[in-house]
Amino acid sequence: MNDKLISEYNILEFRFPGRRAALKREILKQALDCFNELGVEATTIDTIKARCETSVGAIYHHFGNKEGILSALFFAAQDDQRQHLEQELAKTDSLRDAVYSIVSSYLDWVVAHPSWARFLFQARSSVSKGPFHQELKARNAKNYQELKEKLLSFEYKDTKIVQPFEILSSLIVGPSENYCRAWLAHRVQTSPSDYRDEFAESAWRSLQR
Amino acid sequence: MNDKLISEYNILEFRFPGRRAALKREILKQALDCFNELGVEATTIDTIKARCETSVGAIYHHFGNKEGILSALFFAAQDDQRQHLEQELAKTDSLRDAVYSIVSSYLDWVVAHPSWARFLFQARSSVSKGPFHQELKARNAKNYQELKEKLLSFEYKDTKIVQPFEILSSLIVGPSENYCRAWLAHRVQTSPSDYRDEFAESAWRSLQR
DNA sequence: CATCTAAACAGAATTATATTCTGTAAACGA
DNA sequence: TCGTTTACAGAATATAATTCTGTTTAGATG
Repeated sequence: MNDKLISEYNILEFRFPGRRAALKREILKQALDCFNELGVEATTIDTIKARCETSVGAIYHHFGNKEGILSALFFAAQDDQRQHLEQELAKTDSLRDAVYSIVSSYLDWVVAHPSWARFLFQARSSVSKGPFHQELKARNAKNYQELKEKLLSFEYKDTKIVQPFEILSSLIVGPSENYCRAWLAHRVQTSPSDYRDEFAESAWRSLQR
Repeated sequence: MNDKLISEYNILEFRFPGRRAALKREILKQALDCFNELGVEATTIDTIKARCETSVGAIYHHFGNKEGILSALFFAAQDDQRQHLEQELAKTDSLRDAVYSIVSSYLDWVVAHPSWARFLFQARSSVSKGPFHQELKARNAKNYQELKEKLLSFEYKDTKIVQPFEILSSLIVGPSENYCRAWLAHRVQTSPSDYRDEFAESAWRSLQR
């Protein structure tokens, strides 16, 4: 349990390194927990301040406003998840492998970082409004484009993709995402990674006509 | 466009009927639009008040607090969606038909009620914390149970379900849900109902081993 | 119809929360 | 060592949610 938590906060160590960012990391860490435990609206700046034993001044110095904390966390999580995906995807050289690797890396990341995953789900709609929606839009577009190129590159040396491309990513990660939501909300107990093969196989089958 | 909007607000006419509930409906209607346009946090009671030309007293009289508006909208939408599903599901008498009907009724409902669908997605996490989380939990459990019984009833007279039941609903609606999110966020343009057959077929295929 | 009661509404007052502002201390580079 | 930027503290302010008190209206009852 403790090991898991330490590993969860590595995302912060990596993205906000150094001694001078220590309080910054601490604020993000406590904010993440508050957002998950109490919900975004219910956690006040005062709550975070109290947990970090710091001041409002420090918080606003580092993040500008509440939305700033939210998006810092959001983009850190999204980047980490994306990085993990790209690592796995780089190893593949067939469409089937790619599908497996997309599904697996997604499930594994969620299981390894449940707090971050939960937060990603609940914060997305806030970030997609708010002052960082352009940034989010740009990132999404870039990620989508890269994935598209990777997948289409297999069309010619491998199995032909038989579904309209628009719905492809929905078919591949939709079920996994849906199940992870349920797991993170404690509506189901079995770990998503226990169903790695089922989800990967099903995704692959769903692409065929 | 206007027809569509009128039809969207039928959900309110049906669930809060009568002349005395007129303001109640109006508040919910304006709140729904505000939440979708500005986001839940960014819409203030004052904004809603102004759009309805009413008073804070009236709003708090009808809903208690902001969360009350949120959950009234949420449960109205969820009930309507569920009712639509049950209508369609009742007509089926094979597992394959059931899968088709679940996917189709979902896609059609979202396309017919985009504002409500968008709201459902963004409000769920708020409601699942907050004072109505028990109510939500109970409804989810009931819905899950009913769907489970319906689907399992086919196991004996029809195709055998070959996946663990826990992941079944994720396999069936996961891709459709994922695509609808993208559509409601304007990340894709093609109407979900245009892909009805693709999603239904894929879901069915994904269940086989 | 007169009266009574509960629900529907209005708006001022209060409370909670986010944000700004002004000042101080620590780090860091020249 | 000096100057400058960054980090932090906390009081003051602004904004928004909620409460409270009073008034009006609709519907029931005799």
